[in-house]
Amino acid sequence: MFRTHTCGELRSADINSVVTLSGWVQKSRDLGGMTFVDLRDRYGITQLAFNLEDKPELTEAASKLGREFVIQATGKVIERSSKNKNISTGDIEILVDELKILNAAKTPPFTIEDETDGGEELRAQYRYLDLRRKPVQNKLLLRNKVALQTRVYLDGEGFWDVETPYLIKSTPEGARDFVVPSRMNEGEFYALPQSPQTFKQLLMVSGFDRYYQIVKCFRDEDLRADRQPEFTQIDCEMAFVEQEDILNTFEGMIKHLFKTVRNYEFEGDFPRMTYAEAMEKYGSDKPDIRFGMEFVDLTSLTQNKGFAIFDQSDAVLAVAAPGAAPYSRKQLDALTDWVRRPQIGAKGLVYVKCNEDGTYKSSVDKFYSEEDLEEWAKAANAQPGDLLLVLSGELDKTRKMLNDLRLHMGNELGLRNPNVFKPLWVYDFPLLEWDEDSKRFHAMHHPFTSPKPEDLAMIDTNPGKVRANAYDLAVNGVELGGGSIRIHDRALQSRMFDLLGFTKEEAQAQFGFLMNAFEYGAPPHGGLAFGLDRLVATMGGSESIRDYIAFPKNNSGRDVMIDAPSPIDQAQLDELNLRLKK
RNA sequence: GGUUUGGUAGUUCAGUUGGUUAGAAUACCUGCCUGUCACGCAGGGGGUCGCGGGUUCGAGUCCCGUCCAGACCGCCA
Repeated sequence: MFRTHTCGELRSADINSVVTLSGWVQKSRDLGGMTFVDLRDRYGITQLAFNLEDKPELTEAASKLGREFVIQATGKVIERSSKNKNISTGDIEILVDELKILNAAKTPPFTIEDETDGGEELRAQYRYLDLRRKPVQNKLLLRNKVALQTRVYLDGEGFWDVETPYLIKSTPEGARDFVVPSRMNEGEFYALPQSPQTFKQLLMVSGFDRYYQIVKCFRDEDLRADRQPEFTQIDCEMAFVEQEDILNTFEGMIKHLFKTVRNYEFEGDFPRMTYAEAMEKYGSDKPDIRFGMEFVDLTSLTQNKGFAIFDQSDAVLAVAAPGAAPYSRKQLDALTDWVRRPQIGAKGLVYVKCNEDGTYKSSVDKFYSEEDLEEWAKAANAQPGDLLLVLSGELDKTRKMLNDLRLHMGNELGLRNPNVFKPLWVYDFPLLEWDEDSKRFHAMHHPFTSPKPEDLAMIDTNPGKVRANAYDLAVNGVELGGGSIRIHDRALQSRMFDLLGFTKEEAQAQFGFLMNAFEYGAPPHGGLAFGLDRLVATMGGSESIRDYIAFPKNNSGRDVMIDAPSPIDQAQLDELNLRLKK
């Protein structure tokens, strides 16, 4: 037997019992006559005590133990003469009679402590050591709890967990596919799913009524702190439902998860906002509504006063940063530099200080009187002490830039409290998005999304204006999930592929199976998918999803621990009928 | 594909205008120490300054190239 107890469970009630513990050496403290060893496992830390007078060889051996040795110790639980209030086992220690080294360990390249001295890259390379650290284990524990409670909730709502295949068919829509060569079918490839979308729709056609799956999805696109090439979705679909049913069901799920996992309760129903309103007020389809600073349109107030930049702009938009009027010249210059970085791409930044004494000071005083500035401030509902920040240019670009600036100011002013959660449903997304490069429409969500019936008439005359029965859930400015009511009619689905520039033959070749299925009694249906990694990271108060994935990939899509991807040998290539270029 | 920040001891970092033998903390090793828990004290070992080229009497420092890593833009139905 390796252990009678874990390293986290012994208390003063256990005093005098003889126990055996196994675990890793956190630290050995040799005081000369006495040696103390902190023994660690997933459950906690227990102190082992060795006395030179009683057990000279054992004490000698204990003082030689290195960090991260795996050992087994047997002894009597005794009360500590000086207790440690910082750990749950701090009232007791084990007076060791027997000590066994189960496995020695090399000195790890970084310290295995809550606050480690290791950098990101090193920890990624030795991920199995990083995963020994309590804060990292806690993040994966949080993930485990979220996944479990997801199943508890969805099972209670009558959802069935059904697995769908990973080796499927590549399609040109959407993200780039990861492809897998087929040995048995020369020159042909599978693709890994970007989502189980078509399969879950087919399950609705099959009458499963309610489906879910916690499932890996794959997209071969560049990575970010919140984007991995393989990621996990909570993928759901329901039959005989309208948008309202879906929103209510999954609002319930999010509330259940926050309540059971974090004991966090939301106030009332989640607020809802149309896409158009979100873009107008925040310049984003996933606004962070933990703070105000809504956009205000100053276009009409700023024209024909001799300031050519504003006169030539489609849109002049502003936000009022609360309490930022005392910003120094240096801070304002830094803000201007910030918006001028190529990532943002603004040409400049106009500011108006709304001073406490009721005066106004701006970077465009040459063109606008104090009365003009007061009008702007009124329009923006800016209070004395606020700083009005104004950007101008083409409407969409200006919205995007001001959104970045708003979030930046939110961070600078400490308005984005990670312990507060503000959800928002955004709905009525446009069905299509014009792509300048390919000069054609793309599906904004995916090609199976149904248009709003009242907009159907515009589908031929003004397709860009057609709204979809599509919705996203954003929490604290993070898109946690999204979905739509799907098309379940063959003719309409065929019309969509038309609009997206597919020929009849292409549509049939790629999605014929789905359209054929629609001819055999497809029920109205819809669903959504949540990004589990992002959901867990958001609940953990973090913007990066990497720590919430046991073995994540780095910025270049590499697993630096196993060193993948890697070349394959010629025999494997031959078997797959592949030849490398060059 | 692009912008940007970084790469110096096992690790995290400092390193001035280009100038002697490249430092600190921590980790590691040795010795001392009977109540530590970030133990303490004394000592010690440890460096191809990412790599290649250039400027210079002299390069960790300046220039060019390149590789790696982080953040971001493009991209992500």
